[in-house]
Amino acid sequence: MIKVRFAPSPTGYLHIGGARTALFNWMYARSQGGQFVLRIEDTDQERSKPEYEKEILDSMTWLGLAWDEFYKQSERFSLYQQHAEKLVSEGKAYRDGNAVLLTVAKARDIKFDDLIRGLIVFNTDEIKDQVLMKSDGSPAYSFSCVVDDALMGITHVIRGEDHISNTPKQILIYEAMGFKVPKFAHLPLIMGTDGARLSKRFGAVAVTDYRAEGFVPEALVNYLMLLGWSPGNQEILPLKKACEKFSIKKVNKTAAQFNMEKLKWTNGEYIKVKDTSELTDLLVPFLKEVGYINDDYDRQWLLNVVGLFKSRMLTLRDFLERAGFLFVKDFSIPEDIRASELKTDLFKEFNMLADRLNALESFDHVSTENVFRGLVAELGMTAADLVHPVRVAITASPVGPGLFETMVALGKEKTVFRLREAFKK
RNA sequence: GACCCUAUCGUCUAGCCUGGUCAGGACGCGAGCUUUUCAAGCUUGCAACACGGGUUCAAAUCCCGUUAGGGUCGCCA
Repeated sequence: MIKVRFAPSPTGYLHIGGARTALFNWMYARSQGGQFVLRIEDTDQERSKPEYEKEILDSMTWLGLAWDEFYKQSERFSLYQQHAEKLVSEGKAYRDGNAVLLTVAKARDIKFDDLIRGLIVFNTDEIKDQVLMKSDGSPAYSFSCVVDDALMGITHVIRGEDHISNTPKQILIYEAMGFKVPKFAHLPLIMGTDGARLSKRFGAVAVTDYRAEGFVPEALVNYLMLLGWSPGNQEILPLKKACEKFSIKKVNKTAAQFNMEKLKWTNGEYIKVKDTSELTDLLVPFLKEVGYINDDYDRQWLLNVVGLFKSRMLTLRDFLERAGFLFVKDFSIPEDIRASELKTDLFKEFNMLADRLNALESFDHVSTENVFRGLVAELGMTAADLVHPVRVAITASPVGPGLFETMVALGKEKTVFRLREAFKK
């Protein structure tokens, strides 16, 4: 039985790199019918924070990466102590003050066959005696990690490339304790756009940041899985399908640059095919946050509006900007847009249109279009001549959904009012 | 500095293992179609095997080196 784990340290939020590591572990487990363990490595009492742990758990859940078993290293200290004692009594480790160090024999080659990179060899001449237990009684990273991986029956350790040089040190610990050495797979790192390491300076690195930006979890997951792995010529692949195709051996060796443009495109693809009602549910929190709606909003109306903008947003947050004109109380057209888009004075035309629209009993797509086209014909204009300025007048933007759908969504009252206000003298 | 990992369009990648394809797809960018604008959709264009040696009839693919990038050298994880 395959068993893997993701072992984050709650000294910070779950970031993109960690999420990708968790994702590959999860996909490997699912693809092999194995188990996925989530282990919180909170041995650093100083830096570990409960709020970070909660945030990590929330992010994992949001991403859809459920775990089969859950552990916290802070609850297992006695286990590490026992194993350290054992090594000391067997003469494989020694005390240095309160600390316990592992004796490392020199001039030995430590080899392991990485599932992604193939054979990797280190010489123990490069490795000094390893701290197992620190002076304060807490276990050092490599030690608690090995003890846990062994005791939890982890068969495959899938982690970032930055752990390659930790591997020989840990193999030495497995050997000293007589534990079976698991298989290792080291994932390539995710780099920032500049090719440098992903850091706070890069912008959004926390999974929660992406959530707040309006990315949907399916899209983030889809994008992340394609960083270092490819199912062939396929860009949109739901997690479930991906698991069927996933193979750890097909994972790339090269670090990938994070590309926001493609993430956004991926997000847009998921938004586009989402059920409108479901998409609306996702949008509601964002709309409430900025005060566009409250609890007793008009569901039917919103459903229609969301439908209009579905193919016009890359992130959920985009909707706020694009459709904002439908919600705002105090509507106004920015000066720069007015200057460039409303150059011609259409006071008379706008008011004629406003009057006729206002007289409409049923304010729907067909009736508004009929009124509009009728007026345009009478005035000897082309539809395009009036469509554009009207759109700007009622939406404050030169782009958007079809004009008549937009007017209907806005409603008669606001449409008429904004038309009359546009060139008010 | 030492040790380790890596190298295909600007970016993500397929192809590499089992040498022989116009080096394929996607994002982005350009053009066109559609259209009341934008988005979507459809068609289409530009764009890459880091460099140098081998091996071979033939190298993106196998080998060596160079260069470049990355990682690790904590009683952090």
